[in-house]
Amino acid sequence: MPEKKLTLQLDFHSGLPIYTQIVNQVQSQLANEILKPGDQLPTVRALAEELRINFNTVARAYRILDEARIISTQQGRGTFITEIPPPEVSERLRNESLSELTLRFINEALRLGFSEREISQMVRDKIQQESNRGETSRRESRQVKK
Amino acid sequence: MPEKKLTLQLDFHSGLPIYTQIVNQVQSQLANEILKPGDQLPTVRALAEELRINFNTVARAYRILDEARIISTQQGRGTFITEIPPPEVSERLRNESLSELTLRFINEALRLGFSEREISQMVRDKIQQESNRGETSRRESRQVKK
DNA sequence: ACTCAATGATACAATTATTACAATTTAGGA
DNA sequence: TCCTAAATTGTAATAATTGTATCATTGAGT
Repeated sequence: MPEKKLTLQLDFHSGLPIYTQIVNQVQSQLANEILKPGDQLPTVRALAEELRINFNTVARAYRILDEARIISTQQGRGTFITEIPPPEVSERLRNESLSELTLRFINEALRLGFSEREISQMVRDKIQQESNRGETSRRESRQVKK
Repeated sequence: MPEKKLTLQLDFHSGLPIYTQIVNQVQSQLANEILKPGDQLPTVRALAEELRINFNTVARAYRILDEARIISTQQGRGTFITEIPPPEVSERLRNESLSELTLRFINEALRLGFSEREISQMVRDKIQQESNRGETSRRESRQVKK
């Protein structure tokens, strides 16, 4: 089983360190279930080549995620999303305030050059779509089963 | 890929600040397609040595150009002429990007247990705050006059 | 003399580069 | 099957390069 693609969007202009961006986006994709427990991430060298950065920078991000028990780095094997995310991780994710989450989102969108009007409109659109989907069939599908 | 030569002609007696001259000439060379998107500029220290000036002065010029989105300065990596993708591709990528970003944000917020109404309201609030902040305290590059 | 923009000096943070190394997997051959 | 060598993976250490932040100095205009 090969590694996930792990499409990351780096913004070299954001002022946020690259390793921080990697950390944040892996966390985000885990929270959004784009990444799931057990998934294998790209090797430090592969991801580095993909992102055109030095593999030490990837290793740094992986090390931070590893210390946070979000991923498990195994020398000679690879890196994997932790099978059972420790309580404090999901707890932290849940306790992350909506305010902070929203600020991060808006700032990132602004950073990418979108206007406040565009952002507002897109949020309206997506919430509308989400709302419609919820009414029809997806109401209970958000909870993780098993 | 080494940096561009970037031959600049400074006039120390013109009364025009050095950093302004650098800003203007980079803009000019970009307009004349001597510089092209993606080109790497000399490092602040290399250009400073070449021009026999302090590297802070180059850094200041680069900062102004960076704020004007003309170049992208990246700590530890270098400075580059901003990439501007072809318009027809650009618009699609922009929309996909914002769409993806917004979807992630909304999904994460929903997952944390917030309602669509709360999310909408928070986005409105934060964009309003951001808008106010921009009007008051954002310093603009006064030296880039036309 | 005062003021303030321009410039200089210094310390700092992020990234890259290079190299070496240990653990693990993989591939082949005996 | 078992063993070994090579390849792959993450780890680590160090130095060098790059832009950033902050404060000090300078100098021309008033």
